[in-house]
Amino acid sequence: MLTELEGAILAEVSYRGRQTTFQVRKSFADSPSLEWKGSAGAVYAAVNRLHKAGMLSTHATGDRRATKLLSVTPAGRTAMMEWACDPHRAISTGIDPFRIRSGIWLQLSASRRYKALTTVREAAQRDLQALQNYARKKDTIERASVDLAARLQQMRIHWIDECLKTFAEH
Amino acid sequence: MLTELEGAILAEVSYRGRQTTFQVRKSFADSPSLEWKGSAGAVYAAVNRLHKAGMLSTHATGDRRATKLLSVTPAGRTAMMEWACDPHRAISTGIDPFRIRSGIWLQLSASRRYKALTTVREAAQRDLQALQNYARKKDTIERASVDLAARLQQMRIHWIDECLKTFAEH
DNA sequence: TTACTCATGTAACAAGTTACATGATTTA
DNA sequence: TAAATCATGTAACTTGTTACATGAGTAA
Repeated sequence: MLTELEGAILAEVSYRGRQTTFQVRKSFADSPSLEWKGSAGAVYAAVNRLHKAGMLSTHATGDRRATKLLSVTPAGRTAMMEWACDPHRAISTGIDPFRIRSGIWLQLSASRRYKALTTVREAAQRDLQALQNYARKKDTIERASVDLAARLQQMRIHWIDECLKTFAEH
Repeated sequence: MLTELEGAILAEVSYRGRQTTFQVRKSFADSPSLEWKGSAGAVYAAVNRLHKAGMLSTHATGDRRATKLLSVTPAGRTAMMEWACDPHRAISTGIDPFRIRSGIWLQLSASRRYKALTTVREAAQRDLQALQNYARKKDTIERASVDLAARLQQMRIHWIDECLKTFAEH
């Protein structure tokens, strides 16, 4: 069963066509996640695993830095589709730092809670702006993931506003 | 800097008061995440790290199975608050399996896309029901995280509906 | 007394991270 | 020619996973 990184690598190579591992890595580098860096150690290792499993094929370009272009094999495509369309995995909550922290914020004293929530709200608002800006540079396919990240931030902001409102009543 | 698991452990012990590692582990076991199991190997190791760092203190109960009750020290509370209120970490997108897959779904042929999206939608709907049911058993503090998980699923369902609508127009 | 739950943990493994090393190619 | 970027990777480490072992307490 593919890991999230392996699935994402297959998806990236499949979408953009022949790519070097370096290019794949660069695509992940500006991904809006603190939890997932797409670091060299992880990406090169995952590419090697996928190659060994027959899901990626490599084509040498013949240049002196041993550049290898990756492409997805039919077996890789099948595995990727299975990975992408498994509803159980697709709807998993994943790891949501905001959600994990939400209960703690509600336990704070009124003044500290207000301060914490407004600080987090501001950060979310800034990130939302950045995402909306970033989305403009992307095509429909790539925009989907940015759009969902933006909706997540909007949902969080909305949640904070409801909290602030509830507690303001007292 | 605390990991997400370490932060969550401190939060759990802090919220419920003196707990055994076993109890903490059980609380995480029914957490709605495929990515995060709160497995024995992880939780016992994390508790040991926190104890060693002076963030958790242990109290022997004196029974013959060496039961140890955990509580959060002042240093642990400080670290937990810093972890919880760091806006940078709190608003991170985290790892969202749905978001990672979204671009792939849009690349499918109309019929496969329809099938994939409706299957995922049904799963999300079922999960939403389960979450809403689960939320009823929880108090305000604990409900926050369940509520946010439910909102996430609602947002995903909404996104799917928009996709289906957009493509139905052709 | 049998089975279940409470409670501790370890061992082998998987899959990330940072930080570094190495050298080719391109651009200012 | 100097600096930046492209491109490959490895080594040491961290943190998680599954699967197992061990035994105490409790309820049928």
